[in-house]
Amino acid sequence: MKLSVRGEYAMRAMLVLALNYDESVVRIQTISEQQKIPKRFLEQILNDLKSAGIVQSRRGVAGGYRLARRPEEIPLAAIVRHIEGALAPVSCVSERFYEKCSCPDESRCAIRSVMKEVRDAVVKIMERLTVADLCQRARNLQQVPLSPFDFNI
Amino acid sequence: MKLSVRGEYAMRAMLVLALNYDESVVRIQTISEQQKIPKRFLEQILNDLKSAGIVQSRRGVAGGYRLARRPEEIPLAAIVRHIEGALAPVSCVSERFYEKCSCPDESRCAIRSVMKEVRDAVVKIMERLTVADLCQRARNLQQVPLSPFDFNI
DNA sequence: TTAATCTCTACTGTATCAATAGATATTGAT
DNA sequence: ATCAATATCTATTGATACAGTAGAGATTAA
Repeated sequence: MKLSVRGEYAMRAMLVLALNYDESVVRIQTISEQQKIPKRFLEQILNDLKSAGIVQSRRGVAGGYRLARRPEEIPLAAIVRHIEGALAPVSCVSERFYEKCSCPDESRCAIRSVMKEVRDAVVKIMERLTVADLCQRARNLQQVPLSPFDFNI
Repeated sequence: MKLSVRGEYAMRAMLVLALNYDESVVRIQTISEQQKIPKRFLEQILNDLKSAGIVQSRRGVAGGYRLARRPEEIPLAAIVRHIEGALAPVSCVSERFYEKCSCPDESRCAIRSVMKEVRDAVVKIMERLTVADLCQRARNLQQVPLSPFDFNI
């Protein structure tokens, strides 16, 4: 039930771009350093997000990346779906990436009905939350002082 | 965000065992045929579930597998956790399989806070539902006639 | 004793993932 | 026109996990 590292990096990069949404573009190098993501790997990911129309780029000496839309218009689901594929735990309950499974009778499969619940729960969260929410949370968390009593995870 | 085939097979096998909970044991062969799961692969999975104390086995000529506890005492979470590991999408939000992630400041990571929501949603479902619920659903779905108008997934 | 079953360990091929690499195109500044 | 800084594209690699296969052995009931 894991998100790939690639998907996680994509979200981290999107957060950086969103936090700098006012500025023209952000260099890969900057994101790479801030987020400790291997630069060449990040290149691929951003390029991928570009082909999805989620980010834009400018080449050349003052080049870099920026969001293609406003942060509040980019649901987290869109990012993950483009990088990873289905949000659903099994593809037989995925709406966009449906694949038939090997069970004897899909329409009467009890496991499927449970997996559908899981899918709905995940999709509900990831479609509701946008990159703007990510920014908001990042800013709120920045406010919280790091107390020695604060072991809460 | 996928469940492995192994994890899916485990649940399918557990469902069969639960539907035959009254009988003494069920043979691997039977499960394998009913659920179209490769037999030797299923062996490994059931053996794995045995070492987790989720099922019991009897060897020899009248041998087979049975649930180690009553179906209502086995949450789906236990099955998946033993076969797959964490239910959480990233291990830095997992309680049982925690691992540090590469982000600059875990305690103030916005992505983490979102992933935690996803984790909680998934865990809530998988811990609430048991193998008995799976049985119940399987029986209910069996009742539903397969109408040609019933394309609903 | 035999046949049917589970048990244990090892192996294998494939695919995916994470990352690296090199060559190229574009841009702004000088 | 040139140069340096950047993104772009394509290919490759190494590691790992996944799904499945295989063989030899232990246990049990008849």
